[in-house]
Amino acid sequence: MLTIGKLGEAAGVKVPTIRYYEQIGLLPEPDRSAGNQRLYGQSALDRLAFIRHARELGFPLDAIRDLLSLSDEPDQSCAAADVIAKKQLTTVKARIVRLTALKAELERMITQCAQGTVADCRVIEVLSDHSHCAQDHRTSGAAE
Amino acid sequence: MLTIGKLGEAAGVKVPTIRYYEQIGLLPEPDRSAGNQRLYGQSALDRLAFIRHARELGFPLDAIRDLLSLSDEPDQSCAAADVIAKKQLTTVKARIVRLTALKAELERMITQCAQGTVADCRVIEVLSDHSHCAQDHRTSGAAE
DNA sequence: TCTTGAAGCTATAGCTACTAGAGACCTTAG
DNA sequence: CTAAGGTCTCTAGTAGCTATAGCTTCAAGA
Ligand SMILES: [Zn+2]
Ligand SMILES: [Zn+2]
Ligand SMILES: [Zn+2]
Ligand SMILES: [Zn+2]
Repeated sequence: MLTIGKLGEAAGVKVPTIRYYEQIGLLPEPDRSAGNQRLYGQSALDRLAFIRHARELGFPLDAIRDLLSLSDEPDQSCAAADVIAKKQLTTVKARIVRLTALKAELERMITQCAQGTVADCRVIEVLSDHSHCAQDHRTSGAAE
Repeated sequence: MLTIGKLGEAAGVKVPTIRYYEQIGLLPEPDRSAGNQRLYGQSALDRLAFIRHARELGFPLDAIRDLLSLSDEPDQSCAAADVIAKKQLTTVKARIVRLTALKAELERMITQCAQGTVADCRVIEVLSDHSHCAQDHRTSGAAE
């Protein structure tokens, strides 16, 4: 049996985060010691490692919640899981597209600046007016 | 003089967002009409457009605050503004690198899935264990 | 056995950048 | 003059944690 500190160490998750996951129902309430401290077994470690890895891959907690309940029913079709993963891939791709456009604009404004006064600064100038931009980088749905 | 609604329309910013910017001191408190409604002039519109454009380029509000106060002193050197822009570029580049790694892993797990049951689902399997991943996509500082 | 320090407990507040609602008030067109 | 729509303040909620305060429990050394 693991204390919360050991569990966090084993899974690479901070202790307050574990308590937070429990609070929002992502981890089940564990047994407690006589002194009211949480005690975890292997299944909690597996579940937490799953959550952590999915978070590292950018899945939101809601999606992880769905993936976890799917993985609790091994005989079901995995179509739903694949849909979630594909949706996440779409999100990631959209972000890359957007960030790549931002990168280009930032590079442009930085290289164009002649390092003079603020009055002549290309960075300030471009920020003041989008028509100085080469691309249309404006937001379209996906959170930055 | 513009009401808050007209200002928002002109700058492409929602009304509650304008009030929020005022609340956190990013926009100055405007004059009010006899009936206590906010009234804005051209300078508020310029400032708000600047903020909006910088947000679209991913700058955090703190950085925008600094950029705004720099742009209020046109005779100063623009070095500080360029530093902020370069820092933002670094952030954007780091995010692209990370998201590109995530994209590769997501694509891998999706294409490897044979569309069977959850027990055999490659998506679930990979999420359960990072050693199935080809790359080290783990977080290293920058917020996803 | 006593003690001390680390680790655990709950509860609350804070972070970013907004967004949504409630309930009241102002403005303006017809 | 009325009705509709814009605006007012205030509060709370979103995601995913992180930090603090003030307390209790546990494990190891003297
Ligand atoms: Zn410059
Ligand atoms: Zn632009
Ligand atoms: Zn599958
Ligand atoms: Zn991995």
